[in-house]
Amino acid sequence: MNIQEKPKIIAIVGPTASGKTTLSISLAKKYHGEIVSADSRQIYRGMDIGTAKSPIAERENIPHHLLDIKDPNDEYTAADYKHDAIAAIEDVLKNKRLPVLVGGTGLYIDAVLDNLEIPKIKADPELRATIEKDIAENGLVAVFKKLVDLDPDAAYVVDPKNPRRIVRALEVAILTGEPFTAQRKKNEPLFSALKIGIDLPSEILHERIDRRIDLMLQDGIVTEVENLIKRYGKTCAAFDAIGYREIVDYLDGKISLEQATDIIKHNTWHYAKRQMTWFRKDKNIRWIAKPEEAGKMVEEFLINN
RNA sequence: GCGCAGGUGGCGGAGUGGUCAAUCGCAUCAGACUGUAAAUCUGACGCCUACGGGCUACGCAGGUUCGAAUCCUGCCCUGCGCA
Repeated sequence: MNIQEKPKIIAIVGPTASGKTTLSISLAKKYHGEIVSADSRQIYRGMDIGTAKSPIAERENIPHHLLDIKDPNDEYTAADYKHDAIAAIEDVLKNKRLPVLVGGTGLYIDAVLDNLEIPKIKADPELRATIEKDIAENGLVAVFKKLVDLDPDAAYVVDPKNPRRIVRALEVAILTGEPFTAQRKKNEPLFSALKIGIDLPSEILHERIDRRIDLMLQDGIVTEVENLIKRYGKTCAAFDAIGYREIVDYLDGKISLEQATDIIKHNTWHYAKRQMTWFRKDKNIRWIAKPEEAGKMVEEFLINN
């Protein structure tokens, strides 16, 4: 395992509205790169305004991968993403270009860069329904105990109060006959990555978020959502996204447009904080407060190693 | 001016003699996260703490009581109604 032989890749991370897209395009342009998105909602076709997907006109002719690869009613998971992203990165490398992995979905970034081994069990709706029923009838504590019986290590790994986590861990344990915790590991990284994180002062990020949401409204997010639900209904998992659910509530007459706007801003802010919580614990991220600081880091990274 | 309602922690809003530093929601802060991840979930949240507790608190000032956010008196303030 010679680290020096690993292909180099740049990753740009940070909370929503921190300026990742703009930075990534300028870096890609300067260093002969192509962009690989790591955004769980920009995957979907038709979800453009609400996900702040960069308009083609602004992409400066830089190839963008993993945008618009699925319809909102398609199922798509972190495991799918890992597979697709690695394939996309390899394509970029084949073209002798620099992959620039950009996005705010921390799990997706880690899946690729930490080479996570994700348990290879698909969601099984029937089994999940059974477990959920069990939870409803016997309580979370009882079901968590069942999980721990099958997988003792789960006691310290799986959040005992998070039904979704318990369901998944049980699902994996039952379907494979192996403990869930034994099936999730980090493998040897595939790439040598420079991770750059954008960390703006919170007041500035807050302003940027508010401004972005106002722009979404101006740009027609309401129409976008109307068209999407006309075509796909309201229940796609993809629409479980900030901006979309609130507009659906508005269209259902539950709240005013003004209220929806405020709620979107507020939820986006909370989301940004969750993103920061995720990224903060990654000690390999090199944080910058201004986009200009990235250039030097990239140059050093490309020269050294 | 009279009548009625009410003044509780950053906000909203419970509590109407003890188990109340005060349910709960929001905000705030922090955290978790491996096939739903823009999802899902958790903790802290008056002040101090050697984490055993200690101190100050429910508009203000008194009073009743072993004990008051809760009862009484006065005052101040707010809303509504009548003048």
